[in-house]
Amino acid sequence: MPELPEVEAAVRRFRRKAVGRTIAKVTLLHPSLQRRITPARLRAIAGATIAAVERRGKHQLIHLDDGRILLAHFRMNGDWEYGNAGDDLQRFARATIDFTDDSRITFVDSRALGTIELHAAGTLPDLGLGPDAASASWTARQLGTSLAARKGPIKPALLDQKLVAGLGNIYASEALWRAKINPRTPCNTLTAKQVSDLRKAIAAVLKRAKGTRYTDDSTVHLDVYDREGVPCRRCKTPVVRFAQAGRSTYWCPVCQRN
DNA sequence: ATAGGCCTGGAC
DNA sequence: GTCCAGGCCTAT
Repeated sequence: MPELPEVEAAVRRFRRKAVGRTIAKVTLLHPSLQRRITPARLRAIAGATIAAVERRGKHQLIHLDDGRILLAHFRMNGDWEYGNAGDDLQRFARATIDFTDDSRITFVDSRALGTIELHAAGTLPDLGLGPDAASASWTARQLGTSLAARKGPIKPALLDQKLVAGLGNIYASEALWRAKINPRTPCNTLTAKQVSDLRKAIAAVLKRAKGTRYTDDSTVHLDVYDREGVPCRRCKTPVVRFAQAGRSTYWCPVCQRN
């Protein structure tokens, strides 16, 4: 998905539907998920109650009342769908969580790259995340310090969850466009003004996307992402696409010229 | 830094 | 068929 705003929206819905409910059964429908949790541990989830749900970067932590944690990550395509235990499985259903009140949450994920893991109480591994992109306490100054230690281009750096957690390929391009920064700029050559503009642009882009669901995709307003050849919204120059670290970058070669 | 792998679907 | 895809890990 699913970048920070979409994961945040998913977490909120999941929280509303699941907290306080008791799990009757979790079913893993796809081999890629079955490989991650043994059948015995999976069966042992029955009877646990969902205590809390939180987002860290793009990870979702589903806390059970006994301290165990279901750790979910949507990767490219995942989302939660809601229904009842008797429903027909949706296309691309990869896992179901059935509750004792017969409600059901289904993990749908067409590419099956998403993950769900179960961690025993107190055993959650380090997720390797830097400051959360949506955190108000994450400052331009902190961002500047991190960037000063890097020599590579800024755009791939924004995808590094250790630099800042939650940005993905879409909003990285969007934020750079908004801040008028060339995606090829070496991190350690950005000026203090550019770093400040970038921090503000990230906040603005995430705020605009707030509440977005992955499946509502077409309704999201984007300025450059997936707009190759389309006139830049600021200067009318056609948007250009090129690859950085194997991922598409979109930018305006005129107003992001530096 | 970059390529390949994980998976599968959709656009061409 | 071929290419591309909002993520991330591992190997080179």
